[in-house]
Amino acid sequence: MYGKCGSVADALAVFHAIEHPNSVSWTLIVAAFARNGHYREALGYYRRMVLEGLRPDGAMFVVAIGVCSSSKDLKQGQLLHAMILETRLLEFDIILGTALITMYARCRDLELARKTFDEMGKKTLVTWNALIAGYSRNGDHRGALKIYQDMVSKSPEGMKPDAITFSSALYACTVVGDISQGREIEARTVASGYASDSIVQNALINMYSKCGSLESARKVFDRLKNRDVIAWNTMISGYAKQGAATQALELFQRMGPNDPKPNVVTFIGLLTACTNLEDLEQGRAIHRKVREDGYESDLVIGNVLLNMYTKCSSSLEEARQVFERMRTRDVITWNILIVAYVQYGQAKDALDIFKQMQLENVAPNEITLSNVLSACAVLGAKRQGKAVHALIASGRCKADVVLENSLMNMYNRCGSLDDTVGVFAAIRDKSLVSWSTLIAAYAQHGHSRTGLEHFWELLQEGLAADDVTMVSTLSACSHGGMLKEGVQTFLSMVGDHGLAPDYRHFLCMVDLLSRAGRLEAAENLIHDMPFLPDAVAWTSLLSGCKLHNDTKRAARVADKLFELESEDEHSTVTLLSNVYAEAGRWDDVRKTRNRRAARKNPGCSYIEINDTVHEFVAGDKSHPEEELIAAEIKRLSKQMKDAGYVPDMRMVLHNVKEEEKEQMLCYHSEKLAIAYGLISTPPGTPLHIVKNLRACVDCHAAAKFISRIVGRKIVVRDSTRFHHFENGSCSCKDYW
DNA sequence: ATGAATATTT
Repeated sequence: MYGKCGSVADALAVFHAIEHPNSVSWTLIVAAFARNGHYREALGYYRRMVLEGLRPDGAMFVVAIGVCSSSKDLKQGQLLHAMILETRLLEFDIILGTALITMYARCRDLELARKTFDEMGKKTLVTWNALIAGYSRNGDHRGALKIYQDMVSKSPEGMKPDAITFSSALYACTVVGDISQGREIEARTVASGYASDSIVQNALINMYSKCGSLESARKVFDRLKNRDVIAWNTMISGYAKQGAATQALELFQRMGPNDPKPNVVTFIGLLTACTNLEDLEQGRAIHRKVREDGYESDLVIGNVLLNMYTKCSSSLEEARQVFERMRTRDVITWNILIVAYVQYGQAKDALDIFKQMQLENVAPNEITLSNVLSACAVLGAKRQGKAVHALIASGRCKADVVLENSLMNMYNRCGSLDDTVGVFAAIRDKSLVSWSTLIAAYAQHGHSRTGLEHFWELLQEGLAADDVTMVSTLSACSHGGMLKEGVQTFLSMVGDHGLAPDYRHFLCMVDLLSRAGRLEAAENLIHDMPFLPDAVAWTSLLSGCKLHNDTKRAARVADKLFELESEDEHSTVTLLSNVYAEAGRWDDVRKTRNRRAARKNPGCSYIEINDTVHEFVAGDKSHPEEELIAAEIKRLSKQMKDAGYVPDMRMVLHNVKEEEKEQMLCYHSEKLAIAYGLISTPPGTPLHIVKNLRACVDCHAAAKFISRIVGRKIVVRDSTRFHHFENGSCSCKDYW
């Protein structure tokens, strides 16, 4: 009684009061310890009995094996097994055999479980169930299904499955995705009288919805006489996740007073539905219900709410409120927030969140790190990226290919080809993304031929190219001016690789032809391709026209570009007014500037100093070290003018006085970032700057002068390429 | 002696 009521101390007192405990007394005290989780003590008393010369009987062995199951003590379990064989108990004790099977399965040794099963003479339904569950527990769901099939077809005993068998087998079907086997099992459950068993039928609903057949799931649901809350939840979250979110919300509306009360899991499903529908209003309504029912403090609810607000709202304000109100947070909480900031284009804030997460001692996982790495990539934050690399190398987070690809991407976008190649070389199972990143990295750093060679190498390794590989390879060809190879690669896409070119591939081809001076062909391709050209396509062609001095075509193309919205208005204005000016169309120059002045995205530049990314927006004087920056700019301007620099004021759009225009140029984000980098690092340190848009022409010219004056390398990554400034010149020619 | 479901991030 004491043992079963949870009072081990009382049980022990009684036990010790017994003068000559017999085998039943010993078994009861061992069971009392085991039942209450004291596995060491349980085995201790088992040993004491053996030491006192008493032989354990069948019941004692069952209890002792149970202890080994719970404490996952394989060694002790095997010892017991050997003793049982010695005592020849096994031949006639099915219960012992079954206990051993479960023990081996829980100790993750399926082979021994199977061996024990095979060596048993007689088997009961429970024995079969134990083996099926054992396979599923160890992740071998196909194996579990095989045993289920043997059981119903081949077992000499003619086993009839029960509810336990069915629910285990259905779960295995769910994981494997075997809907046809699931249907056979459904037929059998109905035929053998389990059509009203809630666990079995709920397992069926789950199986059907996870396997993608919501209609079949609904049929089972409708057939049920008594639907418990799990049936409702399974159906609702099935709808929510399988792209039928509207039906999830509709089903919820039909939960009446005679149905079970919705619980946490119900609300999780409903909020998932709102997230997938991007329905902020419904999401808020469910949020209110969650609060009324007192579930708001649940961790998972908090995470789902947070996720819903980041995906449905146009700002992060409500998400932030949910986050602040959460009492407990886990990795998932932080991941949702970090991903949100990266996707909202606030990579700097994402890194701050990551720092806060570390301060609060929440261990990041591979999802956290790959998102942090993409924030580092956006910002060119190599130091922090390297710190993440060190974290991965320390082995505290498992490194999968996805994470290693993120590392490659980070190093590449931070301008370090060597590190990118180094990470690639160390990847054990390289994926297509790894190869594509490698090809793109070589191309971006001026080794297009090497990039193309790696494309051939991956084909030789027997890998099948995909759309992303083709984009990398084609852009390598266009960057390297490899016209023939580019055209061949494009043709082989359809011919050899069976891939249909999408818009990105056509853009590469327009760029390839334009750079190579095949302007006629490029223009024809823009007209003939099965996609509507956007500003990017026309900009490629127009740059080609400028590069190859085709003024007439340039003017015609400019008129097309003039009509379109562009992501980077500032550089579009530069290009267009340049072209119009060369054609002497001064009215159009003015129109271009006036019409587009308002639509400009703010240009901003980043520089990482130590472990902090500093963000600079044109004209913004809010940096804490603003005065020092202004002084540095003043000092530099004077030295630059002495060296022959003339401010290029063509692109200053505002109607202001000349000297003010010059002031505005000085406060372009690139120059602010460079000035700050100069005053915050020791002389000679190379500077790495990232600009969100295309680098401004004047800043480009200024950077050349600065690199010579201060004797430093300056690397600027803008939206299209890397600029390496050194001793008065830049790696790129013909910059407009 | 066997099973115990439904839920969140990329």
